[in-house]
Amino acid sequence: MLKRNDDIDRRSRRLRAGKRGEGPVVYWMSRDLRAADNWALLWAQQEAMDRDKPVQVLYCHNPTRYCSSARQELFALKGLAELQQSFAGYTIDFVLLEGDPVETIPQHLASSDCHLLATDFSPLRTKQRQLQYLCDTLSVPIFEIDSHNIIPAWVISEKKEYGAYTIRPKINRLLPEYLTDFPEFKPRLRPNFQHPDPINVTRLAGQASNQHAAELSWLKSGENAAQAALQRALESLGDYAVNRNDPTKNGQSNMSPYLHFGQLSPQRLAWEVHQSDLSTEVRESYLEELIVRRELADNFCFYESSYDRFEGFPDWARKTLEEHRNDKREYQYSLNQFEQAQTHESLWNACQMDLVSRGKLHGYLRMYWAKKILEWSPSPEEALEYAIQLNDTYSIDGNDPNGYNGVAWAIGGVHDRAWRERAVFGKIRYMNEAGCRRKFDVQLYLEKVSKSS
DNA sequence: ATCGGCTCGCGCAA
DNA sequence: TGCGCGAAGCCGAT
Repeated sequence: MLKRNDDIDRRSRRLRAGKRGEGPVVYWMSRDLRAADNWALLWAQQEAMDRDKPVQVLYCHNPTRYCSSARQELFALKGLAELQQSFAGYTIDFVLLEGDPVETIPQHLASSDCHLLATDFSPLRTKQRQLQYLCDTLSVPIFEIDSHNIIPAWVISEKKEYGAYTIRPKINRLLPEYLTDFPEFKPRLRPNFQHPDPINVTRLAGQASNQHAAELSWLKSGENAAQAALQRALESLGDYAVNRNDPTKNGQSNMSPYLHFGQLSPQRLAWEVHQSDLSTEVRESYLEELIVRRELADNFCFYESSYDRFEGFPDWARKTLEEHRNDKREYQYSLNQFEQAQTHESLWNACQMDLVSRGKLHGYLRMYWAKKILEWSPSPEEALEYAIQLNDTYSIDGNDPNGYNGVAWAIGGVHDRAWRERAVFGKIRYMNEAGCRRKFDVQLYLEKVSKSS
């Protein structure tokens, strides 16, 4: 028998009070069904332990709700299929209703003995609306568990933070308490578990192969692949510090798709890096990116409901963009022209082709790419819309808080400061191809992209 | 190659 | 009330 673990409790919060019954059934709605790495599952275990009865976990997840392309769906479903196969060895008493819309949950509740509902945290609109709907509709207690962050978003800060420098001290103060290994996971075994509706990966892949850019050659889906990628990242992180700012080198850790689709817990990744024998400098710079910047993005989306709109920009940025709204745009393109990589600047076109063919774009180039969309669009609103749509569709980790935050940073000055005023941008930080040339070998990048496209 | 100016506002020290 | 400084820069002067 495990002892009750406070570490689990402090990562959850009650959203709705209500009467708990005898049958401890947890309806767990999550993007992140990550067995031993998931605080939500550990939370469910704790609930079961308290009542000494099995917990039924109803997994309501429709990947298409969070995907904007065939290859994103395929990635999500492949991971889910792998998970289904491993349930037998893990689970308490699982029921998966993959694909069920949230509106059907009250019906499931009515026809079962479910007495509380737990859900994984996401700061995005879709999830927050679902939760509001459930809080309004249900009478059972509802809990939210943040296994999406190392420190729960509502614990770090109760307001929208202004910048990395305001959230960093808050994170650092709490980090020793929260950056821990995971407690023991001892599921009750349910030996002959058969999933009622297993995902057929072969059929899926067949369907998807007809669609545009269905699968990425450099990226395998699933928790096993995520673990392998984690090990590779740990081995190559030493070079990461040197190479990560050069798009012509393969210096990034490529973990974000696994984090985005819940195939790897960010806390697992952070803990492994923290415990590794990498140099202090490398560990700190990586954890700065993984924790401070990632949780700042969640903070922005959680506390700013207009995280994907002009209204979500800071006052100074809205004002300056407003003042330059009618500036002449030297070049102006439609969403379709951007999408087809048909601008006058070959570096921008290469970025777009790179994004489409590989499903990702190097961090530095993502900034340049989004800034140019602002420069060449009819208005800041349209620029934001184009950049978000292109990123959501073509980036394998589209529809992620990091993506919305990154675009808002580039186009709307979110978490940034004012800079020298100029046409169209106003005081929004400007970037151009000359800056890229100072940073890396642009010609080599162009050649690499044209070879692989 | 390197440096300073550009520029806003938060949070803390006083 | 004043001051330091920030998620990734640009540009012109030296």
